[in-house]
Amino acid sequence: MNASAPRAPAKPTGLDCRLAVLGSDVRLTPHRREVFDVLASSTDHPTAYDILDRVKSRSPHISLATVYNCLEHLTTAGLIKQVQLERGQSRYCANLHEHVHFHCETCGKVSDAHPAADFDPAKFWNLPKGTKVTRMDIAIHGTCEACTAKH
Amino acid sequence: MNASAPRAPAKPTGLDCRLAVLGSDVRLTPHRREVFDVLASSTDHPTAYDILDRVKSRSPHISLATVYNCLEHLTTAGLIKQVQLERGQSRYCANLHEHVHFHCETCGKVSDAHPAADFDPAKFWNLPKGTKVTRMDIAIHGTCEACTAKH
DNA sequence: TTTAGAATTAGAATGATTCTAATTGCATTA
DNA sequence: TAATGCAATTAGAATCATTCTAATTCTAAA
Ligand SMILES: [Mn+2]
Ligand SMILES: [Mn+2]
Ligand SMILES: [Zn+2]
Ligand SMILES: [Zn+2]
Repeated sequence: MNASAPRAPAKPTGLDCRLAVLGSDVRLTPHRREVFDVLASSTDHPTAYDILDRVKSRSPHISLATVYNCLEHLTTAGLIKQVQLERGQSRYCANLHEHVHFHCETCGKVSDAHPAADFDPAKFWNLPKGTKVTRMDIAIHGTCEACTAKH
Repeated sequence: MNASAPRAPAKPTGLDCRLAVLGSDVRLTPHRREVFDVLASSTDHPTAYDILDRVKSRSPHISLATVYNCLEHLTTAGLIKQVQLERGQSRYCANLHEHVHFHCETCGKVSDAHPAADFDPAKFWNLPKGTKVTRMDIAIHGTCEACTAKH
């Protein structure tokens, strides 16, 4: 590469600016880190607006556009997951273990449920030979323990 | 019930105006029947716009509002299912057998896949004791047979 | 310190769906 | 059959979540 060629896109060096895990290639700016931290310390699958509210306690001037922007970058990098349970707002999840979502139709809460160790889901459906599976989205709807107890 | 009390909601009588199956309580107007018939003869999980296009060949003056309206009534009555695979447009399905959806990320096609006879999904996830399951939405994403064959 | 690219922002635009208000259709009652 | 009243249908407006735009600010390499 000669001197007049356009400079390669800036690649920040500090290790603390990346999540080495996952070999992801997002630059972890303060906002992205805050959005990630909010999500990583939540188990309730917040929406973009929920996340905006929570991040605002640390960064009062962050905008909704930035929250969406951060969520998109983090999702693309594989650091978080976008979860679509119903029409309307997406929810987000920082749990990268294989899991499914339980949605209580009474109180609206969403929680993670993990599969039994021997679970191999693909073998249960008669997919045409030659089909390749890259991902499964499993949502279980019903009534949670607490709501069931309250009758 | 005395004469001055408001009349009970009109309940059409003709058997041909209902789908006796499912004990459903929708009045099957011509539009609703057409929307239902379009869906019942489709296996591709059309969107509301797709359905509008297809119904228009028989009823050129039907409106998008009516299509949405019909879809909502048919869904509420349990005659069809709304399917939410990604953000954006909902899709609809008239297959009432228990099944999951396979979505090809290459060509975008959506197809039904049926579970093996002995499949009891709830037992595979560690749901808290007391949880009640009413419904499961399972979407499998990947590459279909045809797209896999084309490399 | 300079500077180019990336991040951030407010607000506009978009797309899918739902709502509104007016009109039309239709089944029951008179 | 005619009158009545609710339900269905409609066009277009409104809403909601998200994405886009264009301007500004930040950051890291040189
Ligand atoms: Mn989760
Ligand atoms: Mn289906
Ligand atoms: Zn609950
Ligand atoms: Zn395909």
